Amino acid sequence: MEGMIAMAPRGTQGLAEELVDNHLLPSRSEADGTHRRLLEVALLTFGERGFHGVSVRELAAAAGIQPSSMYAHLASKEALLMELVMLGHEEHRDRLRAARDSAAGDPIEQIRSLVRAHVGFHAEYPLLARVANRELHALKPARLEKVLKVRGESEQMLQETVAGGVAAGVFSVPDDWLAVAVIGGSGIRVADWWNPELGYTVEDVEETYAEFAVRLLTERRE
Amino acid sequence: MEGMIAMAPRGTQGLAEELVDNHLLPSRSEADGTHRRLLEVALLTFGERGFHGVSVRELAAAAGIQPSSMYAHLASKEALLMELVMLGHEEHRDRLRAARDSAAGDPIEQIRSLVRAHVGFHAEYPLLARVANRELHALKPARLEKVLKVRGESEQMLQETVAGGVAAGVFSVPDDWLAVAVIGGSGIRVADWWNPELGYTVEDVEETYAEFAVRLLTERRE
DNA sequence: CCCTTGCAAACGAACGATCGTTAGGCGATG
DNA sequence: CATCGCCTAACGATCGTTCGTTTGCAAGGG
Repeated sequence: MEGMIAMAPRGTQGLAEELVDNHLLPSRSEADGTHRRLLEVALLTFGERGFHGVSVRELAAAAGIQPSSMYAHLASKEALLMELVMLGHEEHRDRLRAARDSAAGDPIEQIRSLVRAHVGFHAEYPLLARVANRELHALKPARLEKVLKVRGESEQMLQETVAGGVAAGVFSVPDDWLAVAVIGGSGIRVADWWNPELGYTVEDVEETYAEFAVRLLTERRE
Repeated sequence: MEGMIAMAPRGTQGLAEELVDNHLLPSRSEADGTHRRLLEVALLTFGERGFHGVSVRELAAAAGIQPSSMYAHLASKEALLMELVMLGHEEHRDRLRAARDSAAGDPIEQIRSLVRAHVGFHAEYPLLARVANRELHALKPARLEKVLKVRGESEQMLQETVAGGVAAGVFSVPDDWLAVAVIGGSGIRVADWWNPELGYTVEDVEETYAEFAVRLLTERRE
């Protein structure tokens, strides 16, 4: 923290080292410069202490600017949250979409592909996933509605794939919806423990979770 | 909300109807009167909008007293959170303990029992589980440490049971730790969607999740 | 080559509101 | 008459946001 050479205009202190190689945000985000820096700083702090646990002054300080300067880049603190939440939800949905479309036909390959994408997203962007999942309460109703629409599309893909597999006689479960809850829920939770130092690669986790999902959906033959 | 007759000393508005039959808190909590009411009100609001999203003025108003009167019952807002978090963690651990001990010997029955307890807790006390799981960032280090100790005991039970089943040749998984992550994580997530109006009984969900856990831990024979 | 003009991005100061908490008093209960 | 539960009032700090101003750079004309 001390002795750092400023890397941003007018100097920057704190957090900077975490942002150097930044893959905090998916590449779909076109934000750059100070705007991008604010997104990254918000992601790190909101992810740790929640939207209401971080002040505008702290965000600004971490980004190396004055609180008032934020408002040249953003309409409000809530708009900053919305940007992160939407970014996360859209990235997640698009990954699921691509995964599903790449494995049409065979339900087993399709669910494997979906689970890999689902888990992969939560392992690659754990902070984004956390903010997107648990800070929705801070969004105004109109914004929340837009987010939930995207979320619904993602849920629907899992639901349809499981239902399709059941209809095709490949899957057999006590309850479709609960199966999706387990598969979806366990993947979401990856964002809460994922850490490269645990020794797993993202691919390890994706593959193992996909295997578990298939086991869960298929009945034992004895 | 309107036309309500006050049921608490000096009148109470809002939230009260949710507290009437209250099974919000496990019976292990000995708090009563205003103290209990504050716990319940904190649970409802923290559960929805997070610790930092709720002010002491709002807590007091919902409990039907003045903000300053809270401090006759509680040392601080953070202490109120600590009480909830600890309550949740201890109840969860004790339920797991009882479940494990009631089914010693057979790994399959043991994991079934543990999963039922794990899921049951999150379905019966979803708000408590949510607060206990995601508001830890607001606790001071000393308090956090105490909580994590309890959490560790719970994790250990799942971990040991899975490892025991693997050692006995009953379970077979690509990775012990990831299996526990899936089983534990999916159960925790129940607290985020559980709602009696979905049409499932708690027992339904417990039983189905237990079945899924067994499927996940046992290999297909083909 | 200097100088002006324009503009985006940052600044310091301050707004009213709300934050968690404390002090001291008052009325009912036992 | 002491204790308990609640009250009113207020403390200093911090909240999200707005204001008017200053800074630094790039383009264009003399």
